[in-house]
Amino acid sequence: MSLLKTPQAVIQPPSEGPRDVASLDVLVRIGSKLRVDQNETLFSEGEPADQAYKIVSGVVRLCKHLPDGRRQIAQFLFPGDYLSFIKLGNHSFSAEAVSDVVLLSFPHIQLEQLCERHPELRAQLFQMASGRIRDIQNHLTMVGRQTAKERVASFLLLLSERLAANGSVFDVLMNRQDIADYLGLTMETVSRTLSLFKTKRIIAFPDLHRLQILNFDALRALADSVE
Amino acid sequence: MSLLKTPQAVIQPPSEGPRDVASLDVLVRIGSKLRVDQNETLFSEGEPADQAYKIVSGVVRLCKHLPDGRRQIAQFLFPGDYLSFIKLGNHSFSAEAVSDVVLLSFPHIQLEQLCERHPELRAQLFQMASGRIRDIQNHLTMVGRQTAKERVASFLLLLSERLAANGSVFDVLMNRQDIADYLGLTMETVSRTLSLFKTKRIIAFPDLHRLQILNFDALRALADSVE
DNA sequence: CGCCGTGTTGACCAGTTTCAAGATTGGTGG
DNA sequence: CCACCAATCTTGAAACTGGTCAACACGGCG
Repeated sequence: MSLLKTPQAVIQPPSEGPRDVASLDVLVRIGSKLRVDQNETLFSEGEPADQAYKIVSGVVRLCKHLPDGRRQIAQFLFPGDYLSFIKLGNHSFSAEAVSDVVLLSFPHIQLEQLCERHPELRAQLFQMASGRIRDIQNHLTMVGRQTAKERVASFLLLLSERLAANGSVFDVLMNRQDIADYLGLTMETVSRTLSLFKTKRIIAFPDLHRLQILNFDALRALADSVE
Repeated sequence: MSLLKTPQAVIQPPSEGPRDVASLDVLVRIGSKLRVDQNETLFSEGEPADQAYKIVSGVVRLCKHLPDGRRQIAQFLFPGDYLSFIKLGNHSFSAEAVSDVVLLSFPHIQLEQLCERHPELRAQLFQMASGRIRDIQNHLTMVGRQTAKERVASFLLLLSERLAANGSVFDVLMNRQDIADYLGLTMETVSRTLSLFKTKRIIAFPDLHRLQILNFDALRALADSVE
């Protein structure tokens, strides 16, 4: 069997994608504001989906729950991200508030009407869906084929790309269990791995819930499994 | 932390989705036939994407290769499936022939033109993308949170849904390494698990490469982790 | 017939999980 | 403002699933 290697095939950071595309912003005007408290559920898997959302502030997790309590988080959503912008049937996952969250919601019906009037809007949604497929395939590869250290390193780089506007410091709003369920690990393994990175001077915790990356190169080396 | 359980949240089989939608069939007429030999590459990650494909016969794997040879298969594609129907930029994964494959290809440009003339076509592509997101999130949950037995059981059920037209017998065209890379396991673990299922009379091998499911209930119980 | 690619099986090993005990933090009320 | 309590996080030790390495079996094909 030929395991054809491609040279640059490494897990990429998520697509920056069109999160704030001009024409999508028309939605913002018709949206109604909505608050969800920390750990409350925005919607559950299986429920009919008729609203799309845009996150104004806070963090949302999209997850699947197995009957025995196991959980897989498919995505963390941050301010500016759109959510549930496709599904016309039922939700295929639950959306829960990692922190207190504010979002805008607009009915799918209106979204559909807008798409018919503005064909380029549908193309943009298409691009978003496409970027989402790319991202989740990278996520799948991480969970399926990378070690615990590699996964945690990838996750930290992902957070820094999304959250560390200027420097290398950012708030980690999700708890250890959330991170574990995103990475397909246990809370304990996440905690141990972060401790390891701390003793290696790769990261530091200026405050609790606030993380600073001290050595990007080390993290990238770990995440790309070049170690 | 509240681990809100939803009662019916189990890994579903992949969406049967609109694989053979009427309006997509106009594509078939403009497509040109293409053959790819077993284990040859249709396209590699990073290459510019300008063609869409529909599989006529054979099986294709979509995968990501890590620099050190590790590989994650994100999807197996079967006759009737569409492939690379979105991307306008570069491919975010490689497509390789699991068996000898025949497919139809058509330029994205034509696809785009068609979409502009037939808006409902874009909606259909949208539905396909949406179904793909659902499927891959289930895949992610399987890889991230299910045990080896559960994953193999899920995989067999998936194959039977796609391939066992009438009964419970179907050909397994992919080899053990392919299956392992789809499930995030090793070849050996896949082999051992299949052997276990065989001794438990859950499956049988009428011929090599041909598999029969003897006890669907047992498989479903395993796959849903109700065991 | 014999080789080679693929699959199976065994023995051992390692990374991750599990289970459990502490430590730290944040929140609440005195 | 501090004390106390609950929740979260960290750390340790043991267990276990799945991985690694290696030998062998099977089947297809020259």
